[in-house]
Amino acid sequence: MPELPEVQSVVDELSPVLTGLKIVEVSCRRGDMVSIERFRRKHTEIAGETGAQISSLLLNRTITRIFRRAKRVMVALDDGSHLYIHLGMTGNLEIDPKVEAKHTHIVLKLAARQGRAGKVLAFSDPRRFGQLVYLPVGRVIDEDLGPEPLELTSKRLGELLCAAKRPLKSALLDQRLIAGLGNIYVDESLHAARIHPLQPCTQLTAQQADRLCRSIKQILKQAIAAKGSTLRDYRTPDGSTGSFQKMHRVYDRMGQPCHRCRTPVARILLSGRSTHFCPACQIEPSGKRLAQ
DNA sequence: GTCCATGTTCTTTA
DNA sequence: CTAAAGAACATGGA
Repeated sequence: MPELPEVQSVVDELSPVLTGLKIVEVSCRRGDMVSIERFRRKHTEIAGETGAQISSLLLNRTITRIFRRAKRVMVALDDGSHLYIHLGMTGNLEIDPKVEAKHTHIVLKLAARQGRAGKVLAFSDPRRFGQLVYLPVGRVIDEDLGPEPLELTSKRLGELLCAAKRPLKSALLDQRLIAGLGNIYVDESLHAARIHPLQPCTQLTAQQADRLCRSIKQILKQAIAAKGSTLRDYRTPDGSTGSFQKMHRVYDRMGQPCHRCRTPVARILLSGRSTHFCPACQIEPSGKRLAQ
C-alpha cells in the first residue's frame, strides 16, 4: 500500500487527531507483528513475548508528535522514545474502526484529554509484511535510510546515483540511497523525467539528474495532494481512498498510449519488480556523464 | 490451478 | 570483502 505520498497522507490525518493523547490500553494479538529496535523479517522468539514487552513500554505514554520518515509513520512519545509503523504492502491504520478488520494485529486505545475525544487506533495488515517497531530513547531513527526525496538537490541526487553500477530504477528503489520512493513513484518519476529505467547509473548526465530531481518532487507533491494512490488496499485512517492512481502516466498502464506521444506503454521486469515506461520518450542519454 | 500485487530482509551467487 | 540477483515472507484478487 504505501510509498511516501500514502504514508504522508496517513500522517497528515493521524497527527491532529492523536497528538497529545495518552495510550491507556494496548492490545497486541500477534507478537510477530512488532519488534524492538529494528524491523525484523521473521521472529524467532517465543510468541507473545515481544508483544507483552511492547505493550508495557507503550502503556501510559503520551503521543507528542506524529511525522513521516521515508515510508514510516513515526510516533514520538513523551519519554523520548519513538515507535514507527511500517505499512508493508497491505498495512492499514484506522481511527475508530466501526467493525474490526479480519487482520487487525495491534489496537491502541487513547484517552480523551483537554476537551478532545478519546480515540482507538487499529493496525491491520492481511499480508503481514508490515510491522510496528519500538525505538528506545537514544536509538537513531534514521539508521540505514537515505535522504528524503523532497529535500534533495539535483547535485546530491547525482552524487548518490552515479556511484552505483546498476540500472537507475534499481538505485531509486534502494532505501539506503534515497528513502521513500517505491515502485509506482519511481516509474512515474522516470517517465516524467524522460529517462529509461534500465539506464545505468554511471551514464547519468547532469541534465538528467536535474530533470529527475524536479520530476520526483513534482510527482510526489501531486500525489500527496491527491492523498496517494489507491490500487486496492490503501485507505487513509478515516477510510477514504487516494485518487492519484487516476493520474498515473505509466504505472499499471501496459499497452495503453503514452500521454505524451501515444506510444503503447511497455512493461518489463527489473529487480524483480514490474516496470512500466514509454519506449519512445524514455530514451538513451546524451551529454556529459557524471561518472566515468 | 496460475500469476500478480504500493515492500523489505535474508541468502545465495558472482 | 562488496554488489547484484533471487528467494522468502503471507494473503487475496483476477
